[in-house]
Amino acid sequence: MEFNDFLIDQGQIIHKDKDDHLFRQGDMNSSLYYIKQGFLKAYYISEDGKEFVKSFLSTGNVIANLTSVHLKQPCSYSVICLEPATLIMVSFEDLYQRSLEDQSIARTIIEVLLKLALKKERREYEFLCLSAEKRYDLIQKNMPELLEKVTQNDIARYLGITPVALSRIKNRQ
Amino acid sequence: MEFNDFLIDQGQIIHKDKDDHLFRQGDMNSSLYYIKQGFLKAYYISEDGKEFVKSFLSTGNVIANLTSVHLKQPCSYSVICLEPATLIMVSFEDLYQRSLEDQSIARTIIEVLLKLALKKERREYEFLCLSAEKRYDLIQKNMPELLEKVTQNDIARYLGITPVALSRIKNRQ
DNA sequence: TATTCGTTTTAACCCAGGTTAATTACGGCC
DNA sequence: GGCCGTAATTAACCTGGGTTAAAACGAATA
Repeated sequence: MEFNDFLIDQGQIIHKDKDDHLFRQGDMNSSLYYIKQGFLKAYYISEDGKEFVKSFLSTGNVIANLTSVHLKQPCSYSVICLEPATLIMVSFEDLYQRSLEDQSIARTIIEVLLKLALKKERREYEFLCLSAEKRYDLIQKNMPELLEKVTQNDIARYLGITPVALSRIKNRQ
Repeated sequence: MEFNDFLIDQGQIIHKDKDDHLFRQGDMNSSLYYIKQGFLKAYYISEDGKEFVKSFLSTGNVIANLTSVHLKQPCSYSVICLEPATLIMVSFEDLYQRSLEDQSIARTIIEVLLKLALKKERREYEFLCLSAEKRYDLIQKNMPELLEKVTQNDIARYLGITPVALSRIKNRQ
């Protein structure tokens, strides 16, 4: 069985409004979500209430809080819809079990995880080796649509700096 | 077939001296390595010659340059042995192909990739949300052995700061 | 049109970390 | 022992980004 068939077969379609949460930091969540349509934001809130944007998620991608679905611990971050969204929700556990029997599904999971690992390695590289200004340059070069879609506040928090600092960076370019 | 059997069956044992490279940034490399014994460092060299430590790798773990083995591009970072090491080297492509037919191997690969994704997410969180000083605190708390094994220079470059800055952090604690 | 609320900019001041360079400490090794 | 190279510390100075607060700029709604 194909991954997509499994989603259609076992999954549940859910609709979310703008500003609705998929899950919240601190809660348990055992689902994997496929984004049929929408644009979402994954973010951390620190102990002193500051927000940091982990990633932006768009149509065609899947999202699951690994800490919760795999380690069975509370979600380490929240996910909120930046626009109305349609998703397919499945139990991660069910999908994982199915992958043990089904070649095609195992293959897709490996593919998804490889892609995720590469993306996270890329982001690790940017934080480790580049200045905030260089990281902003990369967004301008590689994801210009992002600058249209989200506020400068969210871009700043994605870069790991404050909105004030981002305004300064733009100013000196 | 189990993952370990595949390694023993298809793999090639290799010995490396201290300071030997497993692969170098810019080269192609199509292998996955299992660390039978040893302690290694993965690092980037920036355009202006500065070193940044991506990770430390110890006995029992596997290492493969995903950019090279999966995307078929030159290695994005180098790996060097900090002590003499014994490894098992296999073709990533062969392992990947085998996972398409073999349930058990697919399962192990998924397990390894999930663990990797969680590790990289954790590091992303630390860079995004924590100061260098907080990140150093976490090393002291969670990986105190590391402070014994590697130089302060390498710890600093792993934290994304200079050795001078790390010396100051230690000093003000 | 006026009001409101969130976003962005600007300014002033502070501090963590970068840079450079000199100094000290700690090994090997002859 | 003396020598050499690397690691670590210290100091002086610089800079990018944090913090706070005020102002400017929307877009949306009354």
